[in-house]
Amino acid sequence: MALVTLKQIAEKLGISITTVSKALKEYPDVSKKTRKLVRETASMLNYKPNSFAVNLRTKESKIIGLIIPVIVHHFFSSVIKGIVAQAEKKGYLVIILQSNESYELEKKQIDLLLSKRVDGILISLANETADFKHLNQVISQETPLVMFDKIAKIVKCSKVIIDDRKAAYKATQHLIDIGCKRIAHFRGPLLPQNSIDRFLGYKKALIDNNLEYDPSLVYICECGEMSFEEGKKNASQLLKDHKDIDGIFINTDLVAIGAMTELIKQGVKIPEDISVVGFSNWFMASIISPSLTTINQPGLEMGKNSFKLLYKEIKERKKKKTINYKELVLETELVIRDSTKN
Amino acid sequence: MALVTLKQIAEKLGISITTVSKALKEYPDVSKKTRKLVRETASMLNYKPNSFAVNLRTKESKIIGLIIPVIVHHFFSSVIKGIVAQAEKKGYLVIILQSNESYELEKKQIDLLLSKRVDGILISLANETADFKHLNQVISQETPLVMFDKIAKIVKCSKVIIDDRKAAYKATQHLIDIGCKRIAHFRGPLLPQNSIDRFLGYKKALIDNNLEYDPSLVYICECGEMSFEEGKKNASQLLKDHKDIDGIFINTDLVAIGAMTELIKQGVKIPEDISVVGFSNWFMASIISPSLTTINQPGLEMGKNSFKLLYKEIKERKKKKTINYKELVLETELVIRDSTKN
DNA sequence: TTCTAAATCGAAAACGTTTTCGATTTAACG
DNA sequence: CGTTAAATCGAAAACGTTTTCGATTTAGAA
Repeated sequence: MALVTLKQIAEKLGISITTVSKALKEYPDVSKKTRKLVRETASMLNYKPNSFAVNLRTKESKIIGLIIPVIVHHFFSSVIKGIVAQAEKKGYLVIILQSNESYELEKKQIDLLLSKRVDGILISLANETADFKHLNQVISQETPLVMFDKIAKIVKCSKVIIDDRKAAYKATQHLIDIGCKRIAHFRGPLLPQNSIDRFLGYKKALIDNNLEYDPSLVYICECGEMSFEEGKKNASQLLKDHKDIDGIFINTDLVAIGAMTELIKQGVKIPEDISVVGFSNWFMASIISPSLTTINQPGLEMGKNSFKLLYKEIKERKKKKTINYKELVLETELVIRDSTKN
Repeated sequence: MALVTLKQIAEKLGISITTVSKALKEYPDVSKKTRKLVRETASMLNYKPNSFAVNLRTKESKIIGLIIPVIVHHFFSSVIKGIVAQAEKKGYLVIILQSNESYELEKKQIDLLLSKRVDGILISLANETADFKHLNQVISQETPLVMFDKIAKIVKCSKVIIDDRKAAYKATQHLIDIGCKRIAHFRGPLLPQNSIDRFLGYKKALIDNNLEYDPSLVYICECGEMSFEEGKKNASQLLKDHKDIDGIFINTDLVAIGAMTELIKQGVKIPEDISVVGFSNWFMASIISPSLTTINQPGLEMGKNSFKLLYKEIKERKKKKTINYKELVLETELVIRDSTKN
């Protein structure tokens, strides 16, 4: 029952551990005959190399860490899937941690992963995170690091993102194109870069089209959680504050769906009275009614590419090459549905 | 930059490696004075024990493996969240793998996890899986194993499930209670136990209420994927086959939502003409219109409890106790919404 | 046959930790 | 001061692998 070791194979064949090890790795300095013999008895005894020993000797674990703000989330679970699939192809396993949008947890988890000596770390930042010492620590320990989606521009590492500003601009421009004149924006929390960028894209589209930018039309998510309830709350407030709104660009599909629910409940017709555009293209957006116009955010692709960049850095570091960080910007597209038909 | 080892601390203080190690673990046979000294210099030098060496020595990795059929899935991502959170509390990390409902992949992934020498494995079976040698291999290697949701009854290990039969019975009974006489069932694929059990619950409810059980009203998911499209396809076929249907119990919310979409498109009124009950209580079910009556399946709880059972077995094995497997059945509840109002 | 080169093997160190057990020092007491 | 017990320490083995480098064997050529 106890697991087989090189030593046992060696004893069984009356040869040295060294030779067994080399035979299994097809070293040219062990004869074809013994190589074959060793291979056969190894598989007969169902030998599996002891990862712990291999790790210690080779100083690598073939495991990477992934820190993500939330797991139960259409976009992020797609990212996870992309990362796990791509990693498996290259022989890497993925440890997943959820930061719960908390900076403190994120810090602890980075520490945990470093102490486990993972071969690399993938991270999408918590909304709270405004200080980056923990990330710089990763870099200074020469552990490969790649950030995706919710990134910090200042941190020197590879990144995979979308152009949030451009996408938000596209979304807002679409509202303008179909005739909206007074467009509100439900934005995300203050800190995260993508929340800021989406807001800036919205603002720029207004200005470029000679529409007034009115700060009172921008609703910030104060609770930090982009929920269905948040959308209902904001929509309700918006109807009280402004009677003349004819379009809303909303930071996240889930919030947009909450907003639409509240608007409809209060008798607003979508898209006749108010057009709504979301962001992310959750599956849900396609099946509610009215179906939601939104920006497609390629989660799977983002996951795959993030791992690829990390893998590249792992390889480069092993070869002691100088590594140059890449910033990959993935394409987004506007998916037009019933919430903005004119 | 190179990482600090016990040896370096020992040399710096002019004491032995042994003492340093023991001091950091608060052994009583090293004086309080040296203990303090060691602790201080260790934290000063930012010492982190080398996991690889610790693993090799202690023969445990503090990592568990999780194999799941799909990641992008409301129920399963909730389970993941539950497991990861609970594991973290006990100092364990979680490696996640997606079997993609494939038996071959599942086998490979079990092998991978065993060769990584994880301290335990959590698994929800692929739909395809009908042979359990790979699982019995886990057990015979004395690696703790817990199955959840999609389980195999024959395999001797702890399990966390819901009573699918009872839940399906409840769902069907509800349809009967509101007056349905001809109730169809969209079931899952042939193999998985929960697909079978939900079907049996449906059938038993009919019989107990003196309603005819008509096999032609049961639609099997042949493609093996419980998708939105599957629901549309089945609903369309159902309308062709049977004109007198007044209720449908559907294996999964996603399929139910697809079915409702198709029904509405074809002019059927829900719930006036046909009442629909889903299964799982995805978030989506609460926000579509009409909102979907469904069975709440506690994903988070299932995840937490699965880890707890695994943890229990890990502890028991370490103490060489005899382990007795548990089968935990979690409660479900019927959530009544607009798709079945009478 | 003898010498040289190539082919084949194995001893040993190393990775960094944990833990056993024996050695040494200190304290306590008669 | 001598004896004993308690307190404190460290040498060494062990976990299982990888890899260097030297040793031995074999084959080939002269």
